Amino acid sequence: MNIGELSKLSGVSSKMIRRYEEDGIVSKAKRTEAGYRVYSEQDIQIFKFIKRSRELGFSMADTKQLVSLWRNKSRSSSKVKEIAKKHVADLTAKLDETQKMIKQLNHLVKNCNGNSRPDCPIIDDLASH
Amino acid sequence: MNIGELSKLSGVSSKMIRRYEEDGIVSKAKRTEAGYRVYSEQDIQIFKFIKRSRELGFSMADTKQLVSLWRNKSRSSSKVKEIAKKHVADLTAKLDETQKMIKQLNHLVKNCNGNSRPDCPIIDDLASH
DNA sequence: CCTTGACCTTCCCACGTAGGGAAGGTTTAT
DNA sequence: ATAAACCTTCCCTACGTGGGAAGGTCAAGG
Repeated sequence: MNIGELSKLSGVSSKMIRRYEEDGIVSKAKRTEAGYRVYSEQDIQIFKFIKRSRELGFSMADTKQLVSLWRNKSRSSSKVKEIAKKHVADLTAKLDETQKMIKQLNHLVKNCNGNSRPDCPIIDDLASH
Repeated sequence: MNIGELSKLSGVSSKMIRRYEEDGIVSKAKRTEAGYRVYSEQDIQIFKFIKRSRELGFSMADTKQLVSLWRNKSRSSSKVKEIAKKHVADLTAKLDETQKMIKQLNHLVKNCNGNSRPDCPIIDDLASH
């Protein structure tokens, strides 16, 4: 199967399939004599795995490690758990910051008339902090 | 005042002060004969404004508009409110996504023993989705 | 006067993730 | 034979920020 079909079947764009190969997240694909990448059914699973990992917000680097751990049948689950826990912590920190921003902005928006006059607590906040 | 002092007083790095100028968020600074940028007390307020806008997560483009609205004494507050509301909506969408990711990951982490054996629901989830 | 060190300038490069598109080669179907 | 659909590599774009090189300028002290 060519890269286009793999892309359709895995849900990963051809661009990113090439990128993952370049970054060493997956091993280099075999090529036809003309240089076309050739894939097997197995590769669909690999790229679906990667897609799911990215959907859960894991970085490229984390994803690379997770793929490697997945392929290593004698892996320990502790390493996987460690990566996931660290990621949850990162996400939670980002969540808290976003929540703070939303809270502050909502307060400002609520107190802004949104009319044609220039008085605006949003601008005032930005100017006075 | 030179760019270094402005940076200290406003909390914006010299790099970014130049960047904001380049992007037209602030007007071009006057220069000494040697080409050094020269700033006044007023500029401290401008860059503090920008800093606060960025802290609240406004994009460069939004920040550019907000600075412009701030400087325009006959602005209407409705435009400002519109920008802020859009931004809150964007942040909220991101928040929801992050929350979903955390929820799913927490579930997986909880069910992972994290021992030296290879069975790991985190990996299983990635592989089966 | 000269050196030193701290400052400034512009320029290019990196990160991370993804896409756009150009220029060119291959395959398949009509 | 030719067109369409595919593939290849390469570079550029975005977002925001920082690193660092190469070189000019300024102020202090011997």
